[in-house]
Amino acid sequence: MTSGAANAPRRGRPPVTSRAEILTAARRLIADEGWEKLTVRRLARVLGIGTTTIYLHVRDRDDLLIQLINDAAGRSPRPDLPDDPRERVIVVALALHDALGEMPWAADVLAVDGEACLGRPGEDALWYVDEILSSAEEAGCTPERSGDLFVTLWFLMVGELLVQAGSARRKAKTPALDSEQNNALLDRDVFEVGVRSLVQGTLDHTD
Amino acid sequence: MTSGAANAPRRGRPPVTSRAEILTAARRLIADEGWEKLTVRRLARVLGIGTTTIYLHVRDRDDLLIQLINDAAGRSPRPDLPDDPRERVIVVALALHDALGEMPWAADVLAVDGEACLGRPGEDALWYVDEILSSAEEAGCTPERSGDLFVTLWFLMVGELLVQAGSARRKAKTPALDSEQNNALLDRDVFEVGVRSLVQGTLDHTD
DNA sequence: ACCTGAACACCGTTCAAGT
DNA sequence: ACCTGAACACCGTTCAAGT
Repeated sequence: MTSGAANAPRRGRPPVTSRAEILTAARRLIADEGWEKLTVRRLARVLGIGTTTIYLHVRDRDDLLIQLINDAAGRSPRPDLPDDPRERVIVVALALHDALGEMPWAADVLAVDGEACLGRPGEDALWYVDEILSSAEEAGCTPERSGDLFVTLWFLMVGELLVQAGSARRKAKTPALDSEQNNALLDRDVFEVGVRSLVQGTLDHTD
Repeated sequence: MTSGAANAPRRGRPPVTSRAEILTAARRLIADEGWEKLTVRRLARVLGIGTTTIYLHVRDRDDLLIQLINDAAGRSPRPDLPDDPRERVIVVALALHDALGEMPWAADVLAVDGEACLGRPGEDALWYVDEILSSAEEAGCTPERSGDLFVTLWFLMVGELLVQAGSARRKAKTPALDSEQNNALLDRDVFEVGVRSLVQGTLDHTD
């Protein structure tokens, strides 16, 4: 068992780690020490492997972050979808926000490579995009207007996540400035208010 | 003239640079080589001074970026304001976007320290905030709703700027992928559509 | 009174060499 | 077949020393 494989005839040194182990360790590292501590070197140190071994499983640092986000989007549960298409747009937008909100640093990566995370077929997170677009059309949008709505919702979400990440970072530096968690809740509420206004303003539009 | 001052009796070595020179050099550096090349060390090298001299005029790197943004907001011309308060909200939001859009990397800083750039009295950019809030109230919003609208507009703008910065960076890496400038125009248009929908959805709301 | 080099504690990434 | 140390080319920031 230690050196012979039962099924596939493997040769040479066995791998010392795997993509899954790297992603898990990265999640731990972020949870334990904060997002800014996630560096390739630190991650390797935490895993007890050589720095350069990371590069056997990940193209570069950005690739690591993209895989992490995709992982989170796939892991996040799909919400129950209401029948009303208008409400469906809102529910899906909030679900996407929640899925990515656990990693507020995601905004940086999403901005750089939004398509890499959501736009490509075969990715875990694609259903969010499809559902928003098709629901908006079912609610009476032209395809073009649906696209505009999606992009605007996307901007709104990226902005909210970025600001959230910023205030979290600031709070980490200057502790005990205000209350603790209710700020995140407030942000979530303002986001929902914004999403609702935007959907209303888009769908009630007549020209 | 070279060593004696006419007015205030100065002593010791004359300053080798100034805050204004540093900001100008930083703008040049960004224009010439791109935002990611703006480092404290490079900036000093460009100015032909010691790296550490920068720190006599700027608290740290973030402070440099904040000063740069404030500078840009102050330098940007104020638009003509229409009488209709609803349209005024839109015009000011677009003006703020344009003022910051010349430095799309601003989003990162704005998220970290939005208050430092806009929220504090005495800053050049404060009028944007005041004008949006008071116009929204004049258009019939409660103060609370005006605040929500402003925050949502802020998210929308930060998100749009961040995505714009990301696609600009990506285009710099992979040149000649599509057309050149019309993408920015398209983004501007989508932003305006979003702003209009948001304002409409907020102001037409009745509850 | 003002400026600076050297140093500290880090980064991401590559590549020849080791097991 | 898989892993790695050393090296390269950088960062931001501090502080004792220089002019």
